[in-house]
Amino acid sequence: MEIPTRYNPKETEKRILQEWLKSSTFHATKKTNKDPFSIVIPPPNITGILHMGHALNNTIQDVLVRYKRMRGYEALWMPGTDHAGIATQNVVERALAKEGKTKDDVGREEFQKRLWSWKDNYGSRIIDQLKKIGASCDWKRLRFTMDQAYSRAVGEVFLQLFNQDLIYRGNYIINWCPRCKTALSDEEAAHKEVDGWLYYLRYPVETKEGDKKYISVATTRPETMLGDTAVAINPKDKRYSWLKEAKVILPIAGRSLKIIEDKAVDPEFGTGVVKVTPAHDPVDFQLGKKHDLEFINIMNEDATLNQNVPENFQGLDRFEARAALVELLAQKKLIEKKEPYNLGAGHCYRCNTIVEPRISLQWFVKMKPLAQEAIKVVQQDKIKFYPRRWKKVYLNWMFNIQDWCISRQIWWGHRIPVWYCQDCYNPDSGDKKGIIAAKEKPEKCPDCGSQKLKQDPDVLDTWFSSWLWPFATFGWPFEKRGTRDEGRGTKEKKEEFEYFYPTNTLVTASEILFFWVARMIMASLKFTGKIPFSDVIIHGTVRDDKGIKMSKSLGNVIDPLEIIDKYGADALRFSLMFLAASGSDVFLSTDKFLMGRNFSNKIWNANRFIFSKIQDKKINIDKLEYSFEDESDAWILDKLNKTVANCSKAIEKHRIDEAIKKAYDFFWHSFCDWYLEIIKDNFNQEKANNSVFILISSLQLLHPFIPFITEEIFSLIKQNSSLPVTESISKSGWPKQQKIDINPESLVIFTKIIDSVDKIRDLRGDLGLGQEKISLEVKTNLGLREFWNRHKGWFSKLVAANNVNLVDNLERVFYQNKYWSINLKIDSANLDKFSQALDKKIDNFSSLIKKTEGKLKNENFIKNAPKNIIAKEKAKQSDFSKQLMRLKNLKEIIS
RNA sequence: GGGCGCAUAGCUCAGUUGGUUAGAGUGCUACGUUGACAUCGUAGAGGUCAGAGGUUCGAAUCCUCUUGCGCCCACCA
Repeated sequence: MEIPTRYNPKETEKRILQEWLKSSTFHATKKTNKDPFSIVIPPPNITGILHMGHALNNTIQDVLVRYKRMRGYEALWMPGTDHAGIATQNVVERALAKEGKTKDDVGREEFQKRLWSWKDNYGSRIIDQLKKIGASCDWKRLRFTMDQAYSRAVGEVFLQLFNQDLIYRGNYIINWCPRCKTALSDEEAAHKEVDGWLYYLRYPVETKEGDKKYISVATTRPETMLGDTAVAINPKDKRYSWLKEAKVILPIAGRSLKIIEDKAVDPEFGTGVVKVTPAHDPVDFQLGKKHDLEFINIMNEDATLNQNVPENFQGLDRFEARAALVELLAQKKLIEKKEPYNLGAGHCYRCNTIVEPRISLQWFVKMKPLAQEAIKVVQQDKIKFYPRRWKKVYLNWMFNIQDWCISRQIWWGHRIPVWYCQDCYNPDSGDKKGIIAAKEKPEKCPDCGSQKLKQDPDVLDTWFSSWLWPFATFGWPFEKRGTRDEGRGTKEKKEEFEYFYPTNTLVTASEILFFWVARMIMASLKFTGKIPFSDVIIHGTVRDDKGIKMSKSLGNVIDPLEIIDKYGADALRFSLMFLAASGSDVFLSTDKFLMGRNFSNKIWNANRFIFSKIQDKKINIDKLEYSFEDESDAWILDKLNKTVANCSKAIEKHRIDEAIKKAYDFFWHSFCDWYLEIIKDNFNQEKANNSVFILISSLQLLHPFIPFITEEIFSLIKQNSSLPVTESISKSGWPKQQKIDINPESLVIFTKIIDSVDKIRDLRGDLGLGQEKISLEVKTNLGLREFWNRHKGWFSKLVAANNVNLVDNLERVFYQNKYWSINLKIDSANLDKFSQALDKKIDNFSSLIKKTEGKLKNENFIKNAPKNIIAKEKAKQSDFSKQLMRLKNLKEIIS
């Protein structure tokens, strides 16, 4: 049978994926005899298509899940998607716009139909893509944040919070996106610096005495002056005490403004006088409440000016209005000056439009009461962050948490389960009279009996459903027996929930720490009484090779699907894991994926080599057994043991990069570079068994990182042997520590022969030998002659020697250790070059000796340093001296 | 304004409680292809561990300051 020299990931990955899906390899259920391990996926938006960030995030999760699965846990990775309210609505609106229609043209019902149909058509693209990267989710459990069952959880949570007065409705200033035409939470309005101007406007004043003058106020948003209802000064600011008794007129609008005093005014900033626009600025809003000012809303929902401004400004966009107003004011000489100014402005996280602070009637969640427990569990390390520094960031945010605006003026999402009585509800009353929160439409108002009820038109913030993700996906809430909602599987679901919950690890990006992670912790504690997960892994951002964040708008993205197509999903995963040091950003360029591709090919060829040998020699492998024919077998098994231990340890502490490097290094640089080279010309039944054993162990070790090729080769081994092994490598277990049947010193001696190869290769270079074959003389004690006879075959090959002779005396020594000395017999050599190399080495050792000597002569060192360190220094010293002596001798002999 | 973090080879990064001759991948240079793999092998060059000070017998590692980056939060209009 011919095996191609190059691995073809494309064909293989497709086939393996089909098999995994067909046989539900990753389905997990409650099993009493296994410990559970569970992860919930950060549900990607249905609008999403796979980008590198997803690839990174999900590969980390997959590594953890596959690892745990192999270690014998019942490992569940819960998959699903997020309905992504605003994002999805935007997409469908855009599609509609192509037909020349708006959502209002088609109406709410029709628009919702379109949303669902879009979801049905495109909403699972990203799921298919996740499958392609090898994500071993339990696909049978695929959840969606607007599933019926999930919606029940959302409703339940709303009602509970409402009934406990943790949700309220009121008129407050919120972030308004004029493009999406909805309210946003504070988190959804990302602060960014914007180049702008600080304008100094002159407002006419009439003093108590009747003098006419002007005061100057600074603003970055001149258009808001049309909503001014006061000017404010600091009570301690003597410069303006006269103002208190004066009359200030708002230019253009012509109304008079109240004069208020407040500590919030910084006398140092601007002129020390602040224009107050209570309806369009969060600070001014507070001032307005405090000083009982008039709130004049001057904007429509699309941020054009409304009927509350002079007619010639009505209908203008806020930025047009700004320009027009500035011009008009300038004409009237009411602009004192303007200065360039960078202001921080909120931007809609969905469309990047500058948000407008706007007063509107919205629903809010009181967060402080929810935060308390969530602070405690993190302080007590019941939930741990990796890297640790995020703990502080989390706590800092939690301590300063603000109420959460949860209503959105869009049509895609969970409808707010609230009806208002048209007869007795008064939004300004501040009480709950006439507000009915219920799962289904109530018959009549419990307060006044009216049947004129109207449901709130708004939907809930997407995150108001996402924050329930870790438990809602398990079917929470579990209805009591006999209730209408009790499904047939309720009992089973509840048991599963109790088995898998809390989940173990959450893997996410720092961007959604507040949006999602913090809120999940709060929700879980509040509604289930448990932490949602114990470990939070926060990985870095994917950047291009210049360090710029990858984003579609910048055009610097590398499409993971293209990488999969070109190099394979394993290559993608390998390189990402190799490069993604814990929590640090990942810098990518396409050539980074060559590393992964090359490694796959290396594995492929190692397997090809072993089995071609097995076939050549007509060997049958029918048991997985290991024998100690010579020291090399013990040596490689010892390396394997250490690698398995290190690799496991690294994964357990979430150092995936470290784990993969260990496994990689072992496979390539121990197994392939040494063991396979050593056994190459000495291949027999024992070596066949051993190399298959190591190969399988390596595949197991590597499987969490590169699942496809390891699965493929595992199945090839099955086909080419009579080994009784499991169906899928993912069920074959994790390599165990093997007992090594050899005395420890022979292992040390074996490492010396490997060291000898290295040193002789090094010498060959220094001697400029090129391809010239040399012969070697080895002087060793009688006891080790047998050892040398056992190994000199492969040894001479690896150092390109014709022969190795064991002799009693050496005329010169090129290499020396505790056990033997070696002389190189050379026909021709570049002695000048060698002499130079020797000089360099002699220098090197001399300076090393000086260094250790200095230490050892230092009384304080001898007095204070631990004994083992001193012993180490002494050993170094004597070793260095010997080496130096040898080199000097060699130099003499050569010259 | 507050908080957090980073600075080690040309590039991307490791370096776990202070004790190595400071490592890896990639790039570069030289040599090497008659049966695993050129998506390979062997070797080499390349670092005053950002700078200054301090603690210590000993600092890439701990402390202070400086410089240069990055991120998060925040109501100076």
